Amino acid sequence: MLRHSDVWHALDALAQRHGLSPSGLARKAGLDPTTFNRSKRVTAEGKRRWPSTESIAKALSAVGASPAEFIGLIGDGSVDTLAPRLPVVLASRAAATEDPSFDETGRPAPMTSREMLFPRLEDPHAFALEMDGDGLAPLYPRGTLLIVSPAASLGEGDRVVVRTRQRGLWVGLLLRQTPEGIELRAFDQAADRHRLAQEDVIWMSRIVWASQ
DNA sequence: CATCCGGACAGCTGGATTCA
DNA sequence: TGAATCCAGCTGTCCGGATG
Repeated sequence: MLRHSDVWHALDALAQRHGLSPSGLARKAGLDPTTFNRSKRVTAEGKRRWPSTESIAKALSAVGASPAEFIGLIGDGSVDTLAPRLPVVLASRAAATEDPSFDETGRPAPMTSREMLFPRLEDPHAFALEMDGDGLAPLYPRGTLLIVSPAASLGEGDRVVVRTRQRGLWVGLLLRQTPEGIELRAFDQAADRHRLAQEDVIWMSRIVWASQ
């Protein structure tokens, strides 16, 4: 359930992330500087006031943030202190075989420029993969964020991201895992199986969450 | 000077009501 | 039933004052 405090915390976190105060964020968005003031969030009668979707859209536009990023900032009220910051890697970049975004263990390189908050995730090496094309549409259209956890256990039927030596990055359903290799099925092609040899697989991690 | 607070107000929206 | 009108509630803006 989306709570009043969650939305306001997310706006605070968005401002903080971009080095702004709530009033600074409102001004940058072309709104009145007091639009996001704490004193305006509850009326004198104790009634909750919600920011309009238009105001949120303007704020996101002002700092160049995506709606998915804003959703990622919505947590349990402790988002700005407890939620880990996950590096965000573009899918096209990650798919390049010479891509420097990951090390050999599947951990994102520290040079990744973008980050997002994601509450209640214990894996310190988790990262976000952002779809920047429609290659996985309609399941994962452009802009979808996949949260990938290298520490999560793997099993048949899991949605996984696989990095290979020969063909870059694969995203699909894990059908089978043997000492010789793995079998994957693409999301958009029910009958299409792909076998990947074990020596071709650099790392494989489970998708634990996807923005929709 | 930047930011925040609180009161007042304008404009908009949606629900309720009326009427043809 | 649908259009027109009224009205209450809500959000954003304006403004003056306080604070660090």
